[in-house]
Amino acid sequence: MNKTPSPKVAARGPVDHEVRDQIVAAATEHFRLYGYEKTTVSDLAKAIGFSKAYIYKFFESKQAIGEMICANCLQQIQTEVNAAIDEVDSPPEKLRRMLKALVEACLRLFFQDRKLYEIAASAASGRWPATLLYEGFIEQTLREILQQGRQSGDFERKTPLDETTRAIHLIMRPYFNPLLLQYGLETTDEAPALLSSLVLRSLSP
Amino acid sequence: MNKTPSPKVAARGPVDHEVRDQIVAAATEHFRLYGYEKTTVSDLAKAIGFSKAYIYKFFESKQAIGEMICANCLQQIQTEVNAAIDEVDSPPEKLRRMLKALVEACLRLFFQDRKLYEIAASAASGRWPATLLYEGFIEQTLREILQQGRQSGDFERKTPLDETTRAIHLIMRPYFNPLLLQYGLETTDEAPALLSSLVLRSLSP
DNA sequence: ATTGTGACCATAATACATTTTGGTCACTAA
DNA sequence: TTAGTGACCAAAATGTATTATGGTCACAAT
Repeated sequence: MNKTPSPKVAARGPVDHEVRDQIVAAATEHFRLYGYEKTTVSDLAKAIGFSKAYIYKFFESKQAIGEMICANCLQQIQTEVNAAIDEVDSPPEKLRRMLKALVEACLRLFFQDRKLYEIAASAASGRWPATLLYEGFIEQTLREILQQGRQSGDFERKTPLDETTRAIHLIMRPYFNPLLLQYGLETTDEAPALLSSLVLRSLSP
Repeated sequence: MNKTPSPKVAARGPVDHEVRDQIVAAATEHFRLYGYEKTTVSDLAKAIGFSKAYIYKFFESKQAIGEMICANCLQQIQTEVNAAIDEVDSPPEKLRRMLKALVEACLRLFFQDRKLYEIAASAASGRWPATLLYEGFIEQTLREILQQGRQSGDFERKTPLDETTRAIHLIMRPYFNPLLLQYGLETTDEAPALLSSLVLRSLSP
């Protein structure tokens, strides 16, 4: 387990500093309201009452700020997914919940925070670190559910765990990857149930 | 079965006319070499030695020409898929071949005829009729294989056919839809085998 | 050291005038 | 009727001059 929840990359200067938090807060608000591109670094500087140059003591680029905000978004999704699968015990049900929660969280981001969604999409497109973390989380969560299901006897044990994990990951991809999600909005209502059922059938012992 | 293979929509003037074919031929060549956007209707007119206005006696818009060329591309993919599944008899193997052929055909379009691929992508994005036809073909082909497998006893029969068809269709979508394919190029080598296997496990009686 | 800045630069975004392009139509020729 | 076109128009694309923006740095104050 990490002690620091999210800095990870693209930080600069004092890691724990009031001004850093102010920047993140201002950026979150501005990005949400006006979008990543329409927000200038000077806007953020003005918002917190410092000069633009000072911001670069904390972040090495505008994109680094974007990555931080994006990481928070994706972190939020991860939290929701964790909450959803913790509600139940049976691995099959966990799987169902996982996909359902994932789709719902992404859709909410898309419809209620379009501007932040766009950041997440370009993060996925540019393979920003936050995206890789997020994908890693999905794969890991999936693997744990599968492993648990194998132990409990709910899932078959012949297929290599990595193979199953990877395959289901691929199936879920269009629904948790912001870049892909926008092209499949018509299918998001039927997909979770349909795909969960198919996947669970493939996992039956 | 249709007697006319592809006109379907967006035609105008004499359906069976030498000049129409010339236009299609010139458009195919130009779109392939220079792309849809870089090709002007005047270019096509010059290529066939008529005036621009005359082209509009046969097609109601430039997009209609694009749709025709795109329909031919997608038709080509369909032909390849049909050939691939006709090579074998067992429904499970047909399913494997179908996904494999689909991915290969789309990738070839992407890497060897990028300009035409771009047309197919905007066709998918704009929901051009050719795309709907193409998706219909996939769904129908899939359904036939499933039905056949149910009759032969290779596939389970409890799940409603429509549900299974729809679910597998959703799983294949990122690999036959040009719009999605471009975002998953890193996965196209492992996906067909991985997904086929998972799907087949889900179909086991 | 840490906190903080104005002046500065190369490149990206913008705004605007100009040209191309998709598309139509009245008209001619056979 | 069928085959075919030049002249024309609104809208989109393009080139260009100008401004705005991301990012750095030397330096000042505490």
